[in-house]
Formats: sequence, structure tokens, C-alpha cells
Amino acid sequence: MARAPTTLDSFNAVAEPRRRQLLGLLSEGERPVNDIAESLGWNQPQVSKHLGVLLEVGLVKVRHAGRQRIYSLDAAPLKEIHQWTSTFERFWEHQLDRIKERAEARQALVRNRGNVPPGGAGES
Amino acid sequence: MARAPTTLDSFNAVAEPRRRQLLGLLSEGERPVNDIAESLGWNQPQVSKHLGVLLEVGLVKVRHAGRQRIYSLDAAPLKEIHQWTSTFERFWEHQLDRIKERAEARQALVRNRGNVPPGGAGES
DNA sequence: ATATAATATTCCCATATTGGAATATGTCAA
DNA sequence: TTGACATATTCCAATATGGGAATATTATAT
Repeated sequence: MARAPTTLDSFNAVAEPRRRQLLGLLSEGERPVNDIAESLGWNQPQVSKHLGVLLEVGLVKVRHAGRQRIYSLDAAPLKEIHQWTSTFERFWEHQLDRIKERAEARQALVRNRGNVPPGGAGES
Repeated sequence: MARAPTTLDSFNAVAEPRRRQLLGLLSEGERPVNDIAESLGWNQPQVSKHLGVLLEVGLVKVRHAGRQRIYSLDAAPLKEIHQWTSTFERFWEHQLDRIKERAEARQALVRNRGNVPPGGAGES
């Protein structure tokens, strides 16, 4: 089996740094393709291809204006990613606290027994 | 050029649903490989391979315990993803508000002119 | 109808993937 | 040392990628 297509979901679509860059640009406002190409310094087909992926997963919308296609951000699918990462928030939120706790535990040992366990901080 | 390797960053590592599942399991506590394989119903080499990717991007840690390797979650790298998606939070937070606003604008037009313009807001 | 501008699509290449099967490595016990 | 358990690695197939170059499509103006 191969890797899941980038058009499968927003997790895969957004794994590509250039597509994140593209979304960042569109967060400033809607834009036609050539504008984007010039702003980012990419060539036009590459822009169209990346926009195609983003379109398939619903991260952008298109509006036809004459011969231009105006692309705009539709960030809703990012909500799923945000929510998924949120379920792990507690693991990095209290990281510093836990480090502090360990340091304090070592301090207590120093005060009680007068020596420092391996890898620990010295006494005050 | 090919797609970026899954071991490049957490964005790529986490694009695979099975790896998200694995992280979810590890969020309940550290576990040896065979335990994971049994819990998820995967075969052992697959578990080792996915753990290898997660290890390379720093999403898990290993501890050797006899012939077992106990893997544990290290969610810190997910913070970057969380923060990136947060950048777009305002776009989905006020989405319902904006839909409501458009609906109200149409209602106002109906009251004023007695008809509804196609799909959008007309003159004031 | 024709030329031109704006965008999308196709073809190609080098590379990486996931899963399965088989095998290798490492660690303990007797 | 030998055997058994726990885990990692290798080899394979099918598939998908992203970039470049060339080309096709679509829409406008004359």
C-alpha cells in the first residue's frame, strides 16, 4: 500500500509546507492565481496544482471573475486538526511544572540526606 | 521531487491516521510494543515501523526494560501544529456569525425592495 | 474568427510511502 | 550454549508524490 493521497483529508493536505504557506497568504484575503504565483515566487502550474489539492479537501474556495479564478481561504477543515492537537494540550502545558516538581523533589532529598542523586541539582 | 518524508516533521508524521491512533493509545500511558500490537490489532512489525517514525520526529520516547521496549508519548512537537492552526481560529470561530449577517442583510432587502437578489447582497 | 491573457492539465522523473512476509537482532533463562 | 521471547529490519509490490516543461482549456477583446 502507498501513502494516503494528499487529497484525502486536511491532515495530509497541510503536511506540505508550501500549502501551509499558501493558506497563510490567502488568510490576508482572496487572490487570483497569477497574483499568488508572483507573491510567492512560484511558477503558475505549481500554484494551480497546490490550489487543486486544497480545493479538494475544502480548504479553499474559487470564484470565477472573467478569465480569473479568485481563490479564498476556507479554514473550517483546520478545526479538526486543531481539536485533535487540543486533546494532547495537557501533555505540554504542564511539562515545565513537572520539571520543576522533579527539581523540588531532588532539593528535598538534598536537605534530608545530604547528597545528590545522579543527574540532580546541587544544594542551596 | 517526491513528497516530503514522514520523518521530516510532526505535520508529516501525523498525517497518517494510524499514527494518530497510536499516539491516542499512548496518551493513556506508556506501553511495550507487543501490548500495542495486541491492543490495536496490528502486527508487530507495523507497530515498530510506525513507532520508528514517531520516534524520529520526537513524538515518542523509548525506555529499555529487559527485552521489552516501553514507548511513551512526548506530545511537545504537536504544539507547533496546534499553534499553526490557532492562527486560523478566527476564520471558523465567527463563521456562523457571518452566515447570520448575510441572512439578515437579505432579510433587510426583502423588507425594503420586496425581492431577493441572486445569492448576494445588493445595493444599500 | 483570431489573438491574447489567465488558468488548468498532462507527461515525465526521482523518490518515498504502507503493508505483508520473512528474517535478523537482542535479551533473558536454563 | 541453546532455546524462546520481544523487537527491529529488510525486501517486495503498488501507489502517490512534487517539480519542470510543454500543452490544453477557457474567457475576453478586437
